Amino acid sequence: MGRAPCCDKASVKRGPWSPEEDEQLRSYVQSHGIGGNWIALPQKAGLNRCGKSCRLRWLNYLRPDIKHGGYTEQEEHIICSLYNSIGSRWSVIASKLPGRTDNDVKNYWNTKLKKKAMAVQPRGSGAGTFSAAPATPPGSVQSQCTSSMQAPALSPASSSVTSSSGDACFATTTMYPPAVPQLIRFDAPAAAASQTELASVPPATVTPDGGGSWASAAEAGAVSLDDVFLSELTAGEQLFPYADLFSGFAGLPDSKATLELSACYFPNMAEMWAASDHAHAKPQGLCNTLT
DNA sequence: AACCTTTACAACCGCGGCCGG
DNA sequence: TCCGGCCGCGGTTGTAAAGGT
Repeated sequence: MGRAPCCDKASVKRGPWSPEEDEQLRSYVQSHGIGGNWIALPQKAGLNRCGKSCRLRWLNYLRPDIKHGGYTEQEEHIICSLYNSIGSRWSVIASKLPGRTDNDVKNYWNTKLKKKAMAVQPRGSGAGTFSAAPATPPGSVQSQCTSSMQAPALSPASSSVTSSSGDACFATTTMYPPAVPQLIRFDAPAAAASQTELASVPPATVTPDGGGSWASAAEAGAVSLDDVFLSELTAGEQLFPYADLFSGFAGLPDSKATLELSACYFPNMAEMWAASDHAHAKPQGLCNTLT
């Protein structure tokens, strides 16, 4: 207890950063590191800025591995699909896009993708199509979305996944429609020739019964793009180290490991399991959290 | 050329979780 | 166990640039 307050807002500079300040912060962080304390950093670096402001500036703008602008269609695809699955958890979405920050992704969604989605399918006109609602507890904003498919009841464990955004109902599945016939894969990466061939050429897969077969959307119930694994969204291109992710499941047979991972990343999938005929085959120990 | 509107993006604000005293 | 600071997150605001009238 008794720590000094973060900063005196009246005495620190606010607003846009000058190139000199940028350079000052950059050179300090590169030579000394953050030191685990953003509050103390501005004083050490000789900056008349709030620690929070320094942190934001570094994370969103000055970091050397940051990409600005130039979003690819693939990245848009990922953003839309993840937004459908988990809502406005920008940090989680950004973590799947190397070089992108949560702020950047959030801005891109708000300024570009949201409008794009609205143009494709204005709010409330979703009859006959899949609603692209994120995982949201019953009775929340999702109830405002019209959908031909009733969302399955959420498992208690996943009910913590919420979205505070009222703009959650967008037609990103219309923007990036899954191929027909719609198929679901439950495994990790495999070569997909292109987005347009998404799911049209089933690779060897793992299914709930371990049979390595594919389930059609009609068989499995409501399926939206967010139930497709990330490799589908990226047309097979490696965006992040799957191997590293899977290493945590080393003790599990491959089939279980892939199921566990899928459930971790896409809670909707776990919900789908619960609601589907395959509920009996729901893998044990599903992780419904995303962090 | 002047003014208004829209767009894009940087930055701020406030909240909640975590952790140390 | 409680309190308060730190940190990260998501929502919102501010503002410069671009485009339209």
